[in-house]
Amino acid sequence: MKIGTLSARTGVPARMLRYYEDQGLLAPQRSGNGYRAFAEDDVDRVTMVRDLIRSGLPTRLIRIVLEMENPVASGWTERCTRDFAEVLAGELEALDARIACLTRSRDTVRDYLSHTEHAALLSGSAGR
Amino acid sequence: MKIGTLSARTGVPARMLRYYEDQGLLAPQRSGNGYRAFAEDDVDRVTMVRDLIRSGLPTRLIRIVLEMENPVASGWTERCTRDFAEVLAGELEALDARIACLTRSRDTVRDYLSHTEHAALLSGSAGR
DNA sequence: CTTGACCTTCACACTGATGTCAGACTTTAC
DNA sequence: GTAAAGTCTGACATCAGTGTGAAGGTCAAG
Repeated sequence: MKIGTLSARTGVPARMLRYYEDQGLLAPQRSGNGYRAFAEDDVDRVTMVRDLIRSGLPTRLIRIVLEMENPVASGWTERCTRDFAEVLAGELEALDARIACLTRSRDTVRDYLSHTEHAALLSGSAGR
Repeated sequence: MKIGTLSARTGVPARMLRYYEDQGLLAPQRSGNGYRAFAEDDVDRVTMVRDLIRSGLPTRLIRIVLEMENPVASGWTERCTRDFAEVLAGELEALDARIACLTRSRDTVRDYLSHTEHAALLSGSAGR
């Protein structure tokens, strides 16, 4: 699919899709005319990237996470140096901290909202 | 406590503590000499703010979340307009998306790490 | 064949979170 | 009392993520 279609389907501006490619988060084919040709899977990939960026992960890290999703294909697992593993472990702790903090904030917002007269706006995500 | 102490205890640079104050996330007293005098509670508050910022929440939103933590004191609950409640509900969904996405990424990293020879680096946060 | 919609690359501007430095004042230590 | 360390304000720089627009190529509809 072309960039406009992917943009429409994900809500992510075409500008950003090019940026993601530039950062090595997407690697669309190119059709003869030079247009980017995205795969169906890129829809999910793009929304994931967008959410991760919104969550404060730098593209540098997102690239790593994406590559880790099929470690075999990218020839990982083998050469994972001690240093790199330590970096990862550090990032892992940071991730946990963020998740905890975001969860707490979400609960705060939800609790607040549920105490107002607009509690009806609470959609799903009810109980955790 | 003075800014240097708070900085040391939270790991947040003094520069950022001043920035937080500027953004209305902290409101330290001032002692006679003009120095900021932070309260003990600010230690937790600051680490929370730092984590939320790292999680991509703009200070504008963090201010709201903080105020929501004691809605009565800030005289909320009463005048929570429909429009504002809708904004909140939207942010709530965005929060859920981020939490889901971060959780998934954390699991990816952890699974990966646990398959390497450096699995020992995995500290707590084990099961969930 | 022309028009309009969509694509390409490139560049500049903006914003929010940070780092850093300068100049002035306060406090602490010797 | 003097020197060092800490604090104040304020300005400027940087970096990542985004928005926006220019100049030109591609393609489908009329």
